[in-house]
Amino acid sequence: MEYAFRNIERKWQENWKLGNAYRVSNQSAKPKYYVLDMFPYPSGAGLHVGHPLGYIASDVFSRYKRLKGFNVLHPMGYDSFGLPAEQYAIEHGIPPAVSTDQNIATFRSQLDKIGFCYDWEREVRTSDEGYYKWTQWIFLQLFDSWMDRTAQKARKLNELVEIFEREGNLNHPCPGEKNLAFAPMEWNGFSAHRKAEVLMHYRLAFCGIGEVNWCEALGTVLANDEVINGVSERGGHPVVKKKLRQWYLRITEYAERLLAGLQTVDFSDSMKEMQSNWIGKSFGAEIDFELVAENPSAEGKKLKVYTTRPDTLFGIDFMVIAPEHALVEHITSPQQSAGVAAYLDYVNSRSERERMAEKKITGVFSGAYCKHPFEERNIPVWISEYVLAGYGTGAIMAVPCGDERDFKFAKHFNIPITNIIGSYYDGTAANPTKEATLENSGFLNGLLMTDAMAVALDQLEALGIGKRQTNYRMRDAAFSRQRYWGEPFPIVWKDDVAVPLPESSLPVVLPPMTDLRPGPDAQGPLANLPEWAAVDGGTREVNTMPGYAGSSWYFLRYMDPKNTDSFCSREASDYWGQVDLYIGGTEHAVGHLLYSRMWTKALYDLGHIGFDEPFKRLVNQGKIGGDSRLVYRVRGTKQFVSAGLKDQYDTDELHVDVTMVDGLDLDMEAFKQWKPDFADATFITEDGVYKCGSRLEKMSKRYFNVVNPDDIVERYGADTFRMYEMFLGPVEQDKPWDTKGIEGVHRFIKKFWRLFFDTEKGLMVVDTPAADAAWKAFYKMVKKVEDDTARFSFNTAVSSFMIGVNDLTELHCHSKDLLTKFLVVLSPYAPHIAEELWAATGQPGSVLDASYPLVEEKYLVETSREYPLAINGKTRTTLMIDADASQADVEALVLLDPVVVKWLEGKAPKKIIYVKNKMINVVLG
RNA sequence: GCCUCGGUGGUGGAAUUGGUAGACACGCAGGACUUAAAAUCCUGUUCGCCGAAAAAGCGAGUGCGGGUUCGAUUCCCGCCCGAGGCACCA
Repeated sequence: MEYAFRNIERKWQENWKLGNAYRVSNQSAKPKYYVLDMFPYPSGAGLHVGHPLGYIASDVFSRYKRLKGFNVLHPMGYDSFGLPAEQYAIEHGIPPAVSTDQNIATFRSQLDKIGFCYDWEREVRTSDEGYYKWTQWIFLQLFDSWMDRTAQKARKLNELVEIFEREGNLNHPCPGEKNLAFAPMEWNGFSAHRKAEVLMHYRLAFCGIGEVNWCEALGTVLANDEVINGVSERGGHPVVKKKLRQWYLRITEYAERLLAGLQTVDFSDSMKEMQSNWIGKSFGAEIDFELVAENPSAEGKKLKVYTTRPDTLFGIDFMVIAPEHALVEHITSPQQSAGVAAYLDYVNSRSERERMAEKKITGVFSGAYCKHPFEERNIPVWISEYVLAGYGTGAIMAVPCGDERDFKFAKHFNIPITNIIGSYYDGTAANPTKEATLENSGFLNGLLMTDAMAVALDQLEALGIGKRQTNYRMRDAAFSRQRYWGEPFPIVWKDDVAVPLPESSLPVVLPPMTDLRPGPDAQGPLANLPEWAAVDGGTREVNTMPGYAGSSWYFLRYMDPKNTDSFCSREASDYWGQVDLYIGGTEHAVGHLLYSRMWTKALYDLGHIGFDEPFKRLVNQGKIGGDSRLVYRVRGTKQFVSAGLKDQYDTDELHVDVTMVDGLDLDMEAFKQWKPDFADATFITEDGVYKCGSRLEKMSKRYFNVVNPDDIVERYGADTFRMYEMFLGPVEQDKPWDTKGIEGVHRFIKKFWRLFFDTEKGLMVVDTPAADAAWKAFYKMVKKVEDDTARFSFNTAVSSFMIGVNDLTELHCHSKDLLTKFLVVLSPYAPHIAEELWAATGQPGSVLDASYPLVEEKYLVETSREYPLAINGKTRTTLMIDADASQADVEALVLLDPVVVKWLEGKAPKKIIYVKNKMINVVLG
């Protein structure tokens, strides 16, 4: 019987579906295990062979865990809100809801062909009303909460109001408005409007006017992580700063816990590093400097700077404040006012992009000075764009001998440089060392910089002119988009106050629209529906939520996807708990992962779930690159020259569709028919063959190197495809796709099939027990496969399968007992063939419900083994040694070995090293 | 510039990090079966030397240069190259 994979795979996919083979219950006596894939955005392009890599790995692992006796949750869904669908609607007039449904249908059929064990009854789509109702609900929880910094825990807003009434905000400084301070009396005297305004500065989801990244081309605001070098990540359009009313998540209040939480999860070092860099915690001091300015309005004001190097206090040569700094207008001297005004104009004229692209040294002297706290000297205060208004205090103390930027600034403006680090500073560049012994540094003289840090801080604090301060680089996350295809906010504006809608009016349904032009004043399309926006006594918020809203909590919805009373019942989230294994790409390192970690912490604080880190373990699958094929056109002609001869001509390089190339050989006829331009192409060949060039690059339509999994599955079957993707290399590593290599895995599967079936004789499986040698080969394989699967080394597991099948074929093993056990071990990787042969050999039920065979160690014990015998560390021969041999036994044997005798040349060895189960080394004198 | 991870045959990769470097595959070469093809099977395949060939042997070899060790792809020091991330964060 032939291995008819197409029929087999279709048959079992249907059977599994009909039998609900992958349905998972929230009630089970088995231990739970939650395996999650990062759900896809259903783009119009469909899947290419790179996408399923992580899905296959998680599928193999889920199936393995199931066989090991776990109740495994392994769901899938779609992150179906987002910009591309909206862009597509604008270009093609097809509503996002429609194109999204079509795309999902395509994705689903592609996924189905690969034979994943998803419980589709738990599917979620972020754009479904039943789903985004709860996204809106969670938003309301965040809106109605504040961070109690003392307890490091989010609390309900009404508790804050009680505190204000009792004690003002003395013990809970305002995160949104640093200098806001009020007593209980004052609070009680506030108008309702003022109270709302104050509370907004505390809310975890809040609205404010902010400078945002505005992208004219996309008509929307982008998050910091969506802007790369001043242009949009999507499309590369210019981005400028614009003041807009925006929603934000106060993620900065979670900075410390997001950082600390990294200690408790199993993410890769680089992933943890990316996140902690993003959070950007630094220790230092805020120091107040007395101002010396002519202007009366500077009277009594101080300049507060942030520094991480208080030890360099005596090296200050100038101060720099950001152009946006509030003090600018108060300290600019009359003589300098014209220059300062011109400089501010210049700064405003520069877009974010220009500022990032060309880092020119610019600045202007304000005319004002600061007093040095410990020395009789005045320090000039400069204004420059290299100091950022949004970080620290927006002002710095410049120490040019130790800081490169300060050094360049000093050199550029001819400001004299004080050296406090002796020979560490050579006058040509700053030296940021912490190892120097301080000089010219008053009371810090003679101290090592690392020690001076604390001494300086103590002194500053004692004098009341400075204090220790921790800063974070992370900013609050912009949470609104001027777009249509996202969750509407459950907010109504009444008299300029944001009023949350009651839970009973959720979901706020996104109204159907076909014309998705932006609304007036940089508002989204929803602003074009005044009748929708108008509600009793107010207007709806017309922004929508960003793409990461729905993806921040989807892993919770899978636990209880049909619940209409709650986003997820507490029983369900208590049962499933954290995601045990999360598989996805590294591109979400700082976006999605940080947001979902924050949402999880907030839901935990508010008592809705029982854990505060969503993902226990994260594995990042690598990207599969495309293997492009190139042809070379002789410039200005229709002549194409083969790769080996191209250097003899002046050529242009063009990508050709990889499907027209076999290895490197171009199908010239297909090429001529490919595009009208090439119909009359001629070829300069190498012996009649046109050889293409090749290049590894991103798999993309534009390079014609996209390989569709459907085609591979059609040609080789899903089992071959799954195993080949695993065989390609370590999951976490980037690697190129090579369609030719799949033959090897396909041959292996066919060879496996032949252990069961012979083309002529039919079923070969026999009841005779397997020979010990077969059991030995088998259990050796099982042990390796299980080890490898457990540690995500799927590629080596596949090669162990190959070795196993090669061994059993050689041993002519057709024993039913052994082979049916083999099916169980193989089934996570190749479920279809395993199920088919399970049934063919008359096994009851499904191989999915079998249990993983236990390795019988007795077959693996060895009474003796072959040791490599090295002479001076270089392997020369091998030697059989009994397991119970002593050092003396081994030495005696070694000295008899002819190879050793030859090398010894009659002399005695210096030493004989015998490491049990490893090797033997003879050291010559 | 800083941080993280890498660099092994013609190719993908293995050696579960101090113990036989190149498992398992792809490709290639040769052969068997076949009228032929497909499929399948067998042999060889890191480089160099010695040899008609085979066997055996010798030397070199995991980006480069040093070091530690009986023994290094693995550990240490100094470079080079590649991928990804961050980038005026004081």
